[in-house]
Amino acid sequence: MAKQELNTEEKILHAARDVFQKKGMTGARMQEIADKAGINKALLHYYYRTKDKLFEKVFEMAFSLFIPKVKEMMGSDKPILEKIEFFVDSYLNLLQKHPYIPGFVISELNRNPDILVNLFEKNVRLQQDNMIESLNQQIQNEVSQGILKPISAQNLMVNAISLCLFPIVARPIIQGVLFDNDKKEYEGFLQQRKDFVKEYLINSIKA
Amino acid sequence: MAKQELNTEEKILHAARDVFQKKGMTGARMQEIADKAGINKALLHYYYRTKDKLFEKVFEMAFSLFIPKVKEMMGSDKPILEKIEFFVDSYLNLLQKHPYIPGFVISELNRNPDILVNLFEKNVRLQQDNMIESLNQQIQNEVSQGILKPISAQNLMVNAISLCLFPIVARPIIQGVLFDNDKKEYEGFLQQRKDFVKEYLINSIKA
DNA sequence: AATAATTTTGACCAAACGGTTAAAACATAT
DNA sequence: ATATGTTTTAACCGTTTGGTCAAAATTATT
Repeated sequence: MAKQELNTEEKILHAARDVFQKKGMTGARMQEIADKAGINKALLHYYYRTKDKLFEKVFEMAFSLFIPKVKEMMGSDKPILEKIEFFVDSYLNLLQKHPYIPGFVISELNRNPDILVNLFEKNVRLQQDNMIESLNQQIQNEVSQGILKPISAQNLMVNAISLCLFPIVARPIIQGVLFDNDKKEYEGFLQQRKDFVKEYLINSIKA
Repeated sequence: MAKQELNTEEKILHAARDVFQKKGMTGARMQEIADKAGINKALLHYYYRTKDKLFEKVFEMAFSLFIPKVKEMMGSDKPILEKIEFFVDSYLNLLQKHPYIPGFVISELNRNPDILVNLFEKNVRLQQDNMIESLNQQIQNEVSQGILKPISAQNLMVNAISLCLFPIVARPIIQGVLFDNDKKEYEGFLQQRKDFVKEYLINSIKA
């Protein structure tokens, strides 16, 4: 974890990410972020004027990390089944590296859905409409070719994302209820699920 | 919304539920709860000594609302495919009545997973171990009878719960990205998904 | 009607909070 | 060496926060 050669601005951002992700916007304390960054609290305000601005930055970083993969999947010209395979593989690997981000993003959006509005202009939208539409056309095309069972683009995407994300987001419940709070068992389950979800999704829509 | 004939204790609990679910434990303010309940702030501490105790009560109520259905499903002696049908139906209806609870529960567990530990003694556990084991036996039994495709009890349960809960929990993202923030379109999607998820789940494991 | 027990309130408190400010420390340019 | 601009700090401020307390209002008991 060599956080040595970071400049102050980056040290703050790292510390802020950690604290915000663990405690949420309302639970985080500027003092704790400053302590974790090893600096004076006033420096936080010197670089990022307010708590809200700092949070906004952290949230945007977290959110942006998980959107490109979705766009990447939809944008390619591979057949649907390959798109799914690619998406599940790369998404579950990304999740393994950053398991706390989806929960953080969902929690904060639940508290204040408006944070998305600004981000949309930068990250998604406009392109998105066409993408979903063209993805849907591709799907319906493969359906009529007898490659896929009938399904809408929205249902397929929500299925894929749900099966990937939910077991991570709901970790405490799943680990607690299904695996008697045994960390190793839960992690083994996740590992096993990598291949399972891929095959399950593909088999479920292959005609 | 006739909250007329409630006694003080219940009025507090209702107000606390609303505020905690919208703002979370750390974002909620005792003053706001008191205002919403139409009482003096000191009364909150008279009935529920601290903010933590009050929160604990609210969280337990929310959590308990979604566990019985799972136990009910696993406990019955119906064949798996009927269990799934029953579970998806009743779970999605329950969700439609209380759409904010799963997000609330998951958010708070993300912040502090330990709140579960105490609840386990009261709600789940002990029974649970046998239940999952016996559910798994039933599944493997039906698999060897050629009724179901091979699948573990854990994967099946996580699939079912993920497909039901995630679209609700991640509402802001899904409504925003997939439906251009159109509330009606999102709600229509959810409605359509009730039957879809049921059939999808069943078809995906039927041999 | 008087007394006791319970419920409700307004006023208050210490601690914690996000944020400010003036000065110190440091780096850079002349 | 000196002046100038940037980064960092300690001390401080007004507000908000969860929580307390003594007294008032209400209800129950005799």
